[in-house]
Amino acid sequence: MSARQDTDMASVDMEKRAHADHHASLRLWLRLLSATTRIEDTIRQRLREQFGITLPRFDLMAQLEREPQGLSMSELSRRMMVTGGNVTSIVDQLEKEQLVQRQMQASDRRSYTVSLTEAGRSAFAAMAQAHEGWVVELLSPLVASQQEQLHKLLGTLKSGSPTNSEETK
Amino acid sequence: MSARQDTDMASVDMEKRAHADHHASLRLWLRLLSATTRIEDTIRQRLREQFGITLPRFDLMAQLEREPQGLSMSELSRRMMVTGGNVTSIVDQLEKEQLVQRQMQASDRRSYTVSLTEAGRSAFAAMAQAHEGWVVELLSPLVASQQEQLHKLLGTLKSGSPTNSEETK
DNA sequence: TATTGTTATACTCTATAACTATA
DNA sequence: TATAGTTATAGAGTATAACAATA
Repeated sequence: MSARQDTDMASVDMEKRAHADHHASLRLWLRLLSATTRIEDTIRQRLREQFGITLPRFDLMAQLEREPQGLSMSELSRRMMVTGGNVTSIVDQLEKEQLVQRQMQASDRRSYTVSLTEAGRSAFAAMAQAHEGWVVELLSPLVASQQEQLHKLLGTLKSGSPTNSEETK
Repeated sequence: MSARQDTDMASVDMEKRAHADHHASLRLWLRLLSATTRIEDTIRQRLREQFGITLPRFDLMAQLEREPQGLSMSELSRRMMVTGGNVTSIVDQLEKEQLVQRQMQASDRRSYTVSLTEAGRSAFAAMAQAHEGWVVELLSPLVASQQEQLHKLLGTLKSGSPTNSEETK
C-alpha cells in the first residue's frame, strides 16, 4: 500500500466521519432545543396559571432580587438582553402592581434606580420557591451525578463557541 | 449511638443534600436555558439575515421536506405544536413566495395537502445546509464524544419527566 | 454631542373563538 | 354533529426610531 493510497483512504474516511458528526451534531441540537423548550413552556405556563406572571417579568424580578440596592433601566436592559423600550414596559406593569419601584438618582437626574418593593420581595420569594420546585421536578429524570455531568458539558458550550471558524467581524 | 440519633442525623444530612441538589438543579436549568437560547438566537438571526426566513417558517419547511407526499394542515399543526390559525398564516406566506403549494385532496374536500414546490425544495436544501454548518460550528466547543454524552443525557430528559410527582390531571 | 429613559410603531408568533364548507 | 381549515382578534415579546431631559 502506497502512502498516496493511504492518504486517499484516510481523506475518504475523514469525510465520512465528518458527515456522521455533522448529523450527530444536528440531532443533538434538535434534542437540546426540544428538551429545553418543553421545560421552558411548562414553567411559563405554570407561572402564568399560578402567579399571573410572564417569564420576562419573573426574570426582571429575579435580577432585582439579586441586587437589593436596585438597578438602572439601562443595566436591566443589558442584563436581560432586550432593548430599553421593553424594559420600560415591563417595569411599568410591575410598578402598577406595586411589585417594583422607581427611585430617583441624586447623582444623575436622567437615571432611575429600580428595586423590588417589600410586596415584590415576598411575592418573588413565593414564586421563586415554586419555580425551584418545578425545575427540580422537571430535571428529576436525571440523578444528581448525571445533572452534574450535564452541567459540566454545558459549561464548555457556554463560553460562546471559542473554536469559531467564521469571520470574527 | 442510638438508632434514634442515627435517624435524626441522617434526616438532617438528607435535608442538606436536598437543598444542595435543588440549587444544583436550578443552576443546571439556568445554564441549559442560556446555552440553548444563545444558539437559537444566533440561528434565528442568521436565517433572517441570510435567507429572509423565520424559524417557524424554516421548521414548517423542514417538516415538509421529510414528507415528500405532503402533509395536511391539521397534521402540520400537530407536529409543530401550534394551533391551526397559525399554520394557515405561515403556509399563506410560504405559498405567496411559491415555496410550498396546497393541493386538493380527492378523498376529502375539506382537507388540503401541503408540500414543498420545486423551488421550495431547493431553497430549503440551501438553508438546511447552512443551518447544519451553523449547528456544527456552535456545538464545536464539545468534541464528538462529549456531544454523544450530552445527547444521551438529554435523551433521559426528553421523555417528559416520567418521575413526575405532581398530580397527573 | 452623548446618554438615559420614554413613547410610538410595527412585526412575528401565539392562542381563542366564530365561521364556512364538507363529512 | 363533528371535522378541516380560515378568518378575526387580542396579547406578549421583540426591535427600531424619534423624542425629551440631562450630562
